[in-house]
Parts: sequence; structure tokens; C-alpha cells
Amino acid sequence: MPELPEVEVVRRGLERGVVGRTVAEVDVRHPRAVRRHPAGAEDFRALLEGRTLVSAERRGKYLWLPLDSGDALTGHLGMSGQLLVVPGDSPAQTHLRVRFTFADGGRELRFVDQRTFGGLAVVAGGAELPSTVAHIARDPLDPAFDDEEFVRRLRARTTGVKRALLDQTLVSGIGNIYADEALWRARLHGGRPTEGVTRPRARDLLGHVRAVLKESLEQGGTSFDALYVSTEGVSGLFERSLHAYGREGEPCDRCGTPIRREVFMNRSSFSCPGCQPRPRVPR
DNA sequence: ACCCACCCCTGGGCGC
DNA sequence: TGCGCCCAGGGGTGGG
Repeated sequence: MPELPEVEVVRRGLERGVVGRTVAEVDVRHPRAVRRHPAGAEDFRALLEGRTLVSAERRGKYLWLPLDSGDALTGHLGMSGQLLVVPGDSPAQTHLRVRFTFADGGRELRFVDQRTFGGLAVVAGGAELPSTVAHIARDPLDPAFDDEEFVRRLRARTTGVKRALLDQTLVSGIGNIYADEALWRARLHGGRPTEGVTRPRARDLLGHVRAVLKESLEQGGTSFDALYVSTEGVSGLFERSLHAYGREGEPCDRCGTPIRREVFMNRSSFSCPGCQPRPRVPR
């Protein structure tokens, strides 16, 4: 569910809500939530209790909280994960998976995840860049993101532009919503072959990716339903600014042509037939 | 070294 | 009402 803007909203909430605090108790209520912690829930708990959370970091859609031990608590929200900072006496959420209480007795941290595609783990020595995150590329909001390297690598691919945007090892943080929105802005169909995209058009596309991510972040992200919320339970407002995603049959905001929906990679893609003509041989 | 189909889950909405 | 099907913002993995 959440893409870069939504995950960044959560990161900021963690920064305000839990960074600087010392973990008292960890309660893993569903083992699947820590399946990416190979040593198991008990080890996960032991590595966290008594540790202080030093900062809140993000790359793409991955989050991590370096600990004063030099390890890092890592998290990915998957399709439906939430990290909520709530009073300890608030009722258990239906899909509450992990609870963290703190030594200061203040609000607790809860990992809630309906579909359990997300999860948490403690990565040894991962404070700088957890090994489980290192395989993905930097995201376009990272100051060290290399635009020209992205352009070069995109054009070296032999695939479709949308597949490339969704490939987290090329550029991270983009999911189905923002891929469609950036392609609409760039007037490119997602099936356009990457090798046929000129350098200027690739730079233009990257500019639109960066712009739509920033604009969404300013609106608190996109929240179609209560599954995506900040650590404070607040929904984002960017849905009203979407031009393509989820708008099948509605007139294009640029040319009035009804937005089309296509099935692609076993998921939906939305685009304007007028502004984003399908290539002769889509990929 | 790629790339893709498949799998992992729960729940809401819809047609019958 | 109920059932079955489709759909949903994610990534990892094993095979080609």
C-alpha cells in the first residue's frame, strides 16, 4: 500500500514519537510479523528490550531505527502495515502484530498489519545501512541520488518504462500509484520500451517522479481508506490530486479523453489514451 | 545477469 | 443472506 510519501510520513512520526526513547517490553503477537528475523521472535525481543532508539531512517519504502547497540530495528509496511504511536490503554487493533512499550511509560508503538506482507526485524550492525536495505537503489528524494546514473541505467534496460520505475534496484520508493502519476505527467505510456526513451525524456520523467513524490508528501500522502495512516492515525490528502491512478472512465484533466485501465504485471495501470499513446510493441 | 510468474495474506465490494 | 470471484498502495524467490 504505502509508497515513498506515505512511508516518509511514518518516518517523521517515528522521529517525533519514539526516537530518543528506551524500549521496555516487546510483545510479538503474530510470528509472521517477524518472519524476516531468522532467529525468531524471542531473539527479536531480547535484542530490543533495554535499547534506545537513536534515529529514524528511510530509503525508498524501507524504514529503520538504529539502536544504541549498533543494530537496527528495520521495518517494511508491505501493502497494509501501519506503525502507530498510541496511548498504552488504547484497545488492541484487530490486526495488532507487535507492541513496544517504553521505559518512560509514555505512548507505545504498535505494528498493525492486516495482510501481513510487511514485517519487522533486527539487523545486526545495521545502524548505518541495514544489509536487508542495501540491495535497493537510493530514492529520488535522497540528496545523493545520481540523476545521470539513473538516466544511463534506465536506457540500458530492455523493458517497459513502468516496469523500470517499479524496479526498486533501479530507483526506489515508487509504487503503482506514483508510477502511473509520473507517467501521466510525462505523457508516456508505461509500456514504452526503455531503450527508446531519449536522455531528455528520461530526465523529464525523473523530474516528474520527484515532483509527484514531493507534492504528495506535502499533502501527507495518499489514503484511499483507513489502512494508510500516519503514526498519529491521520490520513493523507493527495488522492484528490491524482490525475490517472484509479480514475478509469473519468475525463483526463489535460485533454478530456476518458482514462483507461489496463492489466499489466497482474495489476492495474491507468493512463490517458489521448496523452499517453500505447506504443506499437508495448513491454 | 537479467526477467517474470508465482506466492505470501486478509477483507471489501460486487454479481449471481 | 450467502457464496464465489475479483481486486488492493508490497517484495522475495525460484525458474527460465
